[in-house]
Amino acid sequence: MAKQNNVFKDAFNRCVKLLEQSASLPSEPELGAALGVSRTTVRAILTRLEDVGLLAWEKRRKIVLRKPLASDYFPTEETDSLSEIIERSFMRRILAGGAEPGMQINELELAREIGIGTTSVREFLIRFSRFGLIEKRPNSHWVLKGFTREFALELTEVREMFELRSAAAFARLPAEHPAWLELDAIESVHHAILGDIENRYLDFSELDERFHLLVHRASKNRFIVDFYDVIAIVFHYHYQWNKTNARQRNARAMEEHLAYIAALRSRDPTQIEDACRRHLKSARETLLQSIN
Amino acid sequence: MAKQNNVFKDAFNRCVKLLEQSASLPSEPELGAALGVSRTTVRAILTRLEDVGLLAWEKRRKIVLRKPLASDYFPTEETDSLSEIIERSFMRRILAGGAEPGMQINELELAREIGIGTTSVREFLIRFSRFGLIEKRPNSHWVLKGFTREFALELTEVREMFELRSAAAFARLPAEHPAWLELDAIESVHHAILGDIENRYLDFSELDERFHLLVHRASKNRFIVDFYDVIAIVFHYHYQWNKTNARQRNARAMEEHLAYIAALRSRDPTQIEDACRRHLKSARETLLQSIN
DNA sequence: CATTTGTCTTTTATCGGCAATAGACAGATC
DNA sequence: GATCTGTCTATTGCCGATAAAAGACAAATG
Repeated sequence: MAKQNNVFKDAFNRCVKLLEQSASLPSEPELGAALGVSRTTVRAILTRLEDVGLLAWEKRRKIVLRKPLASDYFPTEETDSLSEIIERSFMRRILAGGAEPGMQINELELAREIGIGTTSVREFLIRFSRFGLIEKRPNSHWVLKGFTREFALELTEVREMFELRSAAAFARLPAEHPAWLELDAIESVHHAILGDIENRYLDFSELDERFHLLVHRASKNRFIVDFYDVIAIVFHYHYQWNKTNARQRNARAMEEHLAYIAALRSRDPTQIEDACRRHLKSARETLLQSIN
Repeated sequence: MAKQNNVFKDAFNRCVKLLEQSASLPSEPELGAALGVSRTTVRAILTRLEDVGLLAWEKRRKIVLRKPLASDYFPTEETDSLSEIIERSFMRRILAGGAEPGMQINELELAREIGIGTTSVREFLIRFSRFGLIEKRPNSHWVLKGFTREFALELTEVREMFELRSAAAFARLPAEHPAWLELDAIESVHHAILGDIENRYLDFSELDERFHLLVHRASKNRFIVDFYDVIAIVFHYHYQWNKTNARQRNARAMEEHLAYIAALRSRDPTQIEDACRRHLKSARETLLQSIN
């Protein structure tokens, strides 16, 4: 086995979905652009669609033969990229499992446990090391620094510096900047989720990321925007892991977001700083509570 | 060929130097601790020392037989780690060579050019990507974002936020904290270099890094300290590359450092902020000048 | 009895190789 | 003449294998 073919499988699934509401398919380059893959992969997809009897394909003629069934799709486990699989597996180990700070991390062991080669694990650990949770001892093992109180405090300290500055920059965006439209869209999703909070409070995690990333982008600084990856991954797994009082916490955070959004619209620096600080303070508290 | 044996070669050279002023060598664990390598490597070194007739080794008895010659050392090119070799080669390409922003980076080509395997190049690029100069297109090439004016501005923006905060934290360190002693040491190196500026102005680069890293460490925030890597690498290659007016620039920067150090000692927040801002401003200007 | 040494096992760093995927080019088609 | 398809090549992502380096453990030594 060399490369996974998850790009193919994932694009295939998306193509089948596309095909559910259409009688034919567009040209190969167009399809490639729609699915975000190369023509090579498009042709592999078309070949398979033909093999399973979903499509009659001859040159430019691509006619859908029948409605797709659930069994036509690849199972979702097979569409994830290796790095996603490793990330999940690794985060489960260090967040859920009894992972003491100072613990050694063994590339070979991790690789065997997940059932993959060591190269992928190494590459993952190198990429992951920028989140500040692990550290390399050259020619030797990695050390887990752990999801500790110090980590959370250091993370939020930088987050607050960056977000205050980004929020201030946001207020200075010209009125015709697309970010304002996106802000409107985000605001209305807030109202929608709050209106059906019982059923939808878990949608907050994704919305939270979308909102804060929009704010950070206003800084127009790659280091600030990139740092948001660290925050996003920590909060992402934090939300998945710690569900106590989730509904109440998320509702409160959304109210804070709405105040923050209103402040951004006012373009008044003091109001923005207040709303931003208030929200970040409660986000920090929530995170800290989940640690001790 | 699997692993380089540069750890062995580098430790061997350091051991030969140790042996220049000593009639015998200590125990294996002690020697390992002194050289920062494992006993396995120590024993390989001892074996070779014996082979080339520098040492009589029998169990605990390790007697130096003769003074080492220049030819006993491994050539310095062989003691560098692969990642250092790749880094130098890569930085030369993107700083010196006509490397346009937007240019594609090809792993295979880079590997062939340096004469190494693709895995090492990939790992280097992944590690290097946190410096914000390159970006990965998954399943495809890397894109060079380039050492541009925007890059320098974004970098210095974050640097200024971090350093101002770190400098403020420095002033709050207790009087018995070892950082104050290190600050004294750094100050006296400044005086020493300024006293012989004609010959020693190139020593500034290393001193600059030592000083600013000390300040950043006072933040006690891993993200701030880690970010200093980005600054350090940029300024390191910048100093190597751009030597116009180096003596004058370095002398000026050292004067600014001395004022900055005095301000830190005063522990007065306003004075510190002033001195820090003044120095960072001129550092930014120097960096920008080298770009356009 | 605390170190040191001899011996052995485990892990890391790196390589070459291969399938998946991207991408280039010329001829075919509308 | 712009776009599409057929075909071919180049590059990435991943694996297994191997030498270098770390490290574990027991016997030996002072």
